[in-house]
Amino acid sequence: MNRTPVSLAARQGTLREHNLALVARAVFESPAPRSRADLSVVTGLTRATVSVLVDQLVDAEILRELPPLAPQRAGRPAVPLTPAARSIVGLGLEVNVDYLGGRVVDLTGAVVAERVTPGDFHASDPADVLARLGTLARDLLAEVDAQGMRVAGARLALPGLVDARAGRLQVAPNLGWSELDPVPLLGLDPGLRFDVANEAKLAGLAQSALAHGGPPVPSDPAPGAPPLPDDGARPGPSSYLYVSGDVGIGSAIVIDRQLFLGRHGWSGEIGHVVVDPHGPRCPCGATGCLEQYAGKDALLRAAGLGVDAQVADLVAALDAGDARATAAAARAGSALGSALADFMNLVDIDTVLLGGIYPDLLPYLRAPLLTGLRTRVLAAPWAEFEVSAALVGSYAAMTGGARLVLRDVLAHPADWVTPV
Amino acid sequence: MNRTPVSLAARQGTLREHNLALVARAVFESPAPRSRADLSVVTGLTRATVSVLVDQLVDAEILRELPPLAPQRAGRPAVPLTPAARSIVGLGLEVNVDYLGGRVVDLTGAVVAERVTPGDFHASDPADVLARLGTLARDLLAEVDAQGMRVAGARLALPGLVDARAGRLQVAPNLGWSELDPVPLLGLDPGLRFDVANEAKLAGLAQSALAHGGPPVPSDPAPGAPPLPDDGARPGPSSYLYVSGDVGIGSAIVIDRQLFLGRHGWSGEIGHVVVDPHGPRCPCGATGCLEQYAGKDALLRAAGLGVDAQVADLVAALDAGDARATAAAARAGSALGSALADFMNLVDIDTVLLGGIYPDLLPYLRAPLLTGLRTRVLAAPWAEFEVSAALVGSYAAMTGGARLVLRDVLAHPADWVTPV
DNA sequence: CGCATAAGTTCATCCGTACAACAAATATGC
DNA sequence: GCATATTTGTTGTACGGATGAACTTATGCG
Repeated sequence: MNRTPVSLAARQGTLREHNLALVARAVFESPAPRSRADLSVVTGLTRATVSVLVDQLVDAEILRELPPLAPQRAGRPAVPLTPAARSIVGLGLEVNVDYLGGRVVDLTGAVVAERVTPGDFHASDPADVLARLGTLARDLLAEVDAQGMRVAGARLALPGLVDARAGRLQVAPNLGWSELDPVPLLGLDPGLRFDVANEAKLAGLAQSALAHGGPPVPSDPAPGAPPLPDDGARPGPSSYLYVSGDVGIGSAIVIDRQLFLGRHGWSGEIGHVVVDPHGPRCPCGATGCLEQYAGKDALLRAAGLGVDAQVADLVAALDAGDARATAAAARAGSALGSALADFMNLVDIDTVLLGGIYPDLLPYLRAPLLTGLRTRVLAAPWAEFEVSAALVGSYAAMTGGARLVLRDVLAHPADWVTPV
Repeated sequence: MNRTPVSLAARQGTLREHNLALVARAVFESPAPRSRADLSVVTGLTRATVSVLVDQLVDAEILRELPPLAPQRAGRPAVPLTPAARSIVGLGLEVNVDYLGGRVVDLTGAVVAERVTPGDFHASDPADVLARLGTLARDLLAEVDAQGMRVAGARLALPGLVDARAGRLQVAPNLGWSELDPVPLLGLDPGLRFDVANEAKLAGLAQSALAHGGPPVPSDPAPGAPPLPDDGARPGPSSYLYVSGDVGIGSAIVIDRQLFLGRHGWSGEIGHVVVDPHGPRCPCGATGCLEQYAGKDALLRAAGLGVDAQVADLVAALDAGDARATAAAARAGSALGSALADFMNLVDIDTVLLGGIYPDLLPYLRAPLLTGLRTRVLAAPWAEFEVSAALVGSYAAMTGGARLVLRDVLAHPADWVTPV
């Protein structure tokens, strides 16, 4: 999922690439704009060197100079530098059970273009659906191209087991797809850098900011809205587990703002962790998987609601104090607690962000969930775990995919700087 | 656990450090000695640069030149380069329930000094025990110092929950220790770089070679034995889970030969993963933990043997076809399968190496274990998992600790090269 | 208006690698 | 036995990139 260097040998150019990335990251990380002199202090490079590097980054439209603001103290006023808006952008595409769409995000984290089509893609034809998504993507690309933006690459999010290295989908049960090489079916320009990843993993990454320590993602940015002002808001945690709850339950392990994919990209399949081997049978072939307690369908059924019911109906029943609904939520919460405890024991992560259907249900899940963690996590007396609702809004996987593309740009700005 | 760089800025010296490490690693990785010309091809550096770097590494006694061997083809004969034996060494110390001791390992991976004292440290006094270990360590250090070797640092392995960053032991149930800052109690020279880690994690690392791709560890090297000849043996897997089974069950997650510690160093606590919530109560406070099925005491008890019995007795009973023993092993195997399946679903690892008491029991555990994996791992149809016995011999944690020290040397050889 | 102050730029220097030519040590062909 | 081909390792020059000090630019303050 990352660019591979041509050689491991470090030559002079490697220095420049490294420091270019260092300076760029320093600007992106900072909540407030920084001057060249600031950057010199922060990075440890001399002002002279920083000047050269910044000029190149401004040339490449990765950074932009702002008009100097009214100086407060003596001395030549500083030129503030910020990430450039609407210059280099990333494309995030997604096919999910009830919609498909794409988002274009720029280096400030703003959504500059978006197209989403609702639909029912349960047991759909991959070639057909991906061709539709391809058309939608071409429209998006034409739109941003007309505005002079350059597209750095694209990510496709799919709700299934994706081999991230090979770019193949192994199986997406809810779509009814399997053994698929999805990118060619989009019919896009093969020159565009394209990667495929699991939906939950990209959504989990949307939770994290673009750069390490950077500004947090707006909860649900309206397309075309101006980039939100930098208010120096607290950045989210840098290491966490993002859990995406729907019919299935997936998750993303994020450590130091880096996605932990595992050998193939199949990490985080928390939906099939053992909760009770004597529990109900799961379509995966095993019994008592977490999904059978805390998955959307399982929850609604246990609450005595039809499968056609929405999560809102469940919330209403819970608010009304319905006994079956309350029992179902308690069962789900305690199952989640058990599965998350396994996770914490194995991976030593103390922050869990719940996304998908869970934020609305969290008030009813929290108590049994925390009880499960306290009794099962070995390090519980010393760890301070936090379980909270994820901040990401809808279509998080698209945002996360686009952001991942831009993160590559930020990690290798030299690719965008004119070699002269 | 790693050296922190003074600044993130890359300057000229950073290049040299990087390439120095690159060249050193290339030599250590190779099963056969390499010449400067070889290294130039492998690393992508020019022969001129490689020459300069190699000279510095030979000066620092990290590499050594061998006498040129009988040339096979035309041209000036190459000078073979290998890791230097008995020059820079690492110290690994360990306190466990029934022994304490230390090992000194050199850059070739050979054990150059060792002292182990058996004992019963169940419910022991930490100050007392650690003072004894400190004396033992001083003897070892004096011994290798007399032979002109330089000690790069030390690691202390403890069978408990260790906060690797803070160097603190939270709790070691089987020793009866808790809330402890163990390093000062050793009473060693504070100038010696010292870190503390969990026993299973260091033992898991002993499984891996010193450098990525390097020669595998000898099964149980005799102290003082000459370094084994490089036979080009297949290096072990680079990503795996090492499971250390005893009364408790711990594990080490190794990814690309790097130990994955988690936020505090508390990853891999597989012994307390849920196997069956209705199962027996565990001292940890929860119910149905893996340890209650596959831990040593639980296994022996289920097999109808006394707790004083040895694993050898269980193996004998199994070989004799004893019904209770067979049932206990089947139960343990299937519990291990369930817990390891959770692990694979969460972390996407496909190789498991079983250490501690498991290698002897493996023939009886394997079938139910693999059945558990096949039914519970979501990616089972596409992953080829391997479950095998760990190769490491006794006192693996000491070896692993010493090796970890040397790995730091190899990662930062510039620290050992004369700055002129 | 002159001085203090801070930001940004210019230029000589240093350091480490690249490139090319050369020296060293061996095999082979006649 | 000697010239030639071949490969290893070394030497010297060129080049790219960071450094540090001096310099220029733009402001506040007395």
